[in-house]
Amino acid sequence: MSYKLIISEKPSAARKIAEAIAEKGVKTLKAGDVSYLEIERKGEKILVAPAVGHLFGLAQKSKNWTYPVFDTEWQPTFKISKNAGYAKKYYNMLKKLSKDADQFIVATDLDIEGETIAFTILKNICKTTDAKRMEFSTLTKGDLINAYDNAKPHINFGLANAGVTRHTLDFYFGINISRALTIAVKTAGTYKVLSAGRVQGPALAFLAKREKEIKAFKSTPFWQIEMLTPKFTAMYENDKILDRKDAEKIVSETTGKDAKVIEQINKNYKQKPPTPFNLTDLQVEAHKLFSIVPRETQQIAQKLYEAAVISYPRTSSQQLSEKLGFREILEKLSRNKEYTDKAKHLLSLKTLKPNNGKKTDDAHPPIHPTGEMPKGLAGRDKKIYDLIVKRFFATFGTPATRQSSKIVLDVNTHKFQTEGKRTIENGWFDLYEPYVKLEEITLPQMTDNEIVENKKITLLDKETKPPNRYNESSIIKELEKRNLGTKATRAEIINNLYKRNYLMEKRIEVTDLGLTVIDTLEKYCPEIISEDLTRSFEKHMKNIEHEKESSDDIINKAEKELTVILKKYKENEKEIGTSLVKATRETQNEESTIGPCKNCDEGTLMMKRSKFGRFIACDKYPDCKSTYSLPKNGMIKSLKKECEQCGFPLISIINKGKKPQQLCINPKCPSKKVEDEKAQEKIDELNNGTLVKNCPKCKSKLILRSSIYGKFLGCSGYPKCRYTERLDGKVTAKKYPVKKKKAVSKKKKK
DNA sequence: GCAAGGTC
Repeated sequence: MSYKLIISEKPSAARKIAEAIAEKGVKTLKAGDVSYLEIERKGEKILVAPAVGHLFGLAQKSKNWTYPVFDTEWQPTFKISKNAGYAKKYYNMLKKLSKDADQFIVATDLDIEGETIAFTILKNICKTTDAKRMEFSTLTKGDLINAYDNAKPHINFGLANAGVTRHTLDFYFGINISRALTIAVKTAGTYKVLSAGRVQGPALAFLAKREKEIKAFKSTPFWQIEMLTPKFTAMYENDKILDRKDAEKIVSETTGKDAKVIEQINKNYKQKPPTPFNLTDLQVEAHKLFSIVPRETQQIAQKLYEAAVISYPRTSSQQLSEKLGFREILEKLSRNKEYTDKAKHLLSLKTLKPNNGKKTDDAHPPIHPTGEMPKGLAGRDKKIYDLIVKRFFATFGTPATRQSSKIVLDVNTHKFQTEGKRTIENGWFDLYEPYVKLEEITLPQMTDNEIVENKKITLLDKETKPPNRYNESSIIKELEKRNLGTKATRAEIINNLYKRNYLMEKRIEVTDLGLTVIDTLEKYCPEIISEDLTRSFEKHMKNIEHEKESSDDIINKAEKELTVILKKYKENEKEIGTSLVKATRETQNEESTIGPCKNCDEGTLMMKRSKFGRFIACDKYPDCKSTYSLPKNGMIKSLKKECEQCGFPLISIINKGKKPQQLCINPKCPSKKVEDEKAQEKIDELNNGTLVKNCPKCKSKLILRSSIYGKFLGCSGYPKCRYTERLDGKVTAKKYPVKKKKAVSKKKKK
């Protein structure tokens, strides 16, 4: 039986395509445990089967881990990437379905990657190089039918060619330079994976630039003068007085002199509703409101999308289209008690016009709720969902009205002023609450020449501040602004820079290692840390797409350039390696420094590793033998602060998906006193011998022990027996879980 | 062991 095979980029798109062009029903069929769809149109049988993004990627043909390397071939992603196992099922499905297909129709996203995804599948799975091409820019019924009925006779070879070239160039630059860095360190005797690439490079470079600016910053003093009145605080008109004497003169001339109102200016202005969320906007907002990092926001959004409660999250669009059916979505949302009022309010409006932003996306609308009722959402998932729903509401709201006020005062010929801002009409604020974070400073209404009591004049010592540090969301915003990386990759790339120990802390600090990597690359391969590389790629890809340049020429040129660069690099490998190793050590040291040792007052406490796990020890060992135990799980960082109760260093322990815990490393710290009365009784009884408990595992006596989390009962047979028990009687989660067995092979009985 | 780009 013959059929046409439509290949889509992802499962969700496959379903929309099938539903749009089916004339009867959509039949869901399985291949392994993934689905494809069977439909009919104009009497013909059509199968719609999805890929999951790229099913093929570039890999090195030969096996040696050296540089330079330019011999590449396309291989299935499940073979080259550890985490791409899921892709195999889709690969197998397409392989199976392509055997009997008598026509292939490409329906991947209409962009360079979509064309490349299709091209590599056609070539390596379907054993053909051409197919029909459906061209659509939204996944709406009308667009999809039109795209199917008027499918182009060929795929866009220019675009596919550009895509293949982009992959090749990124591989050439990224893999070679990453290896050059890693191998230099290895030659110098240390094992540490380093990396750089077209996006990592510039991202790290401008973080490093900021770091250097901050380090080199010298603050200068300046002065401000504040006047306290019964109703408000006003500031001297010049908010940066550079000479202290000038400031003191003004202070003496104004102290005790009442103020006179010269004028009050009240201005009303409209504040437009926010634009619909694209991924970056959602990430920035979630970070601002909930301190959730962009990568986690992305993961949560993906989860919500898979639960069908929000639309596709990897979008750059800020433009909601009426085609989505706003009223239907609002109707559905109104059935959720939490949203009834807001949704009904919007439904009562005659027209629904979103405040669309400028950014567009060819394939996907902004992130919005589908209206489907979420089940059992909690914690951060619920927060993100709520934010998305309310943002959707807010974009349809009416502008809010705010008022800014300024009062100018005269104090013995010196001018002072105070400013306020308040909301006059809530408008969309009501739809977005509680996420509207605006200052509300209401000033009283004054009349001209009114006398105001000057209660106090204060001279304020200030100093200029270094430039702000980036955080994980502002850096992503910056990358977006500079068109580096894509909405789907930026968060992961920043995460990568942390993993390499180039970056640390939430308010991003570039480590010694990060700075040295940038210095090295600046000297030997400035291309990789410059944004110009991306710009030049973009230009060449456009030319290749329109056949103004040849892909081979561009690739050969890159190979030649890199050969020269890497040769020079290799000649200096040893020296480079030495400086990188030095920086690696310094960074490691910095990251494992906990704080000053309170026992010997000379040493520094460092985090160390033994075969039993992590612990803290003084670096003056063996003169000072103080050690402190650390829990097995969680990421540990020094807070660079002292405990207010005992003066020992504080650390933070971050367990995945939980709030960071701040703890004092001193197990005897009074902050660890037992709150629970019964537990305290138990402790007293154990201490005076009236209570004796034995280990249920090995029958040895249980004794009172202290850990960073406080007191607990532990087996006296430790370390042979590792049994522990909480004092408050609650059951402890198993500390040493049995390793999960790998999923048993999937031979299902049918 | 390395990139950047898709997507679960």
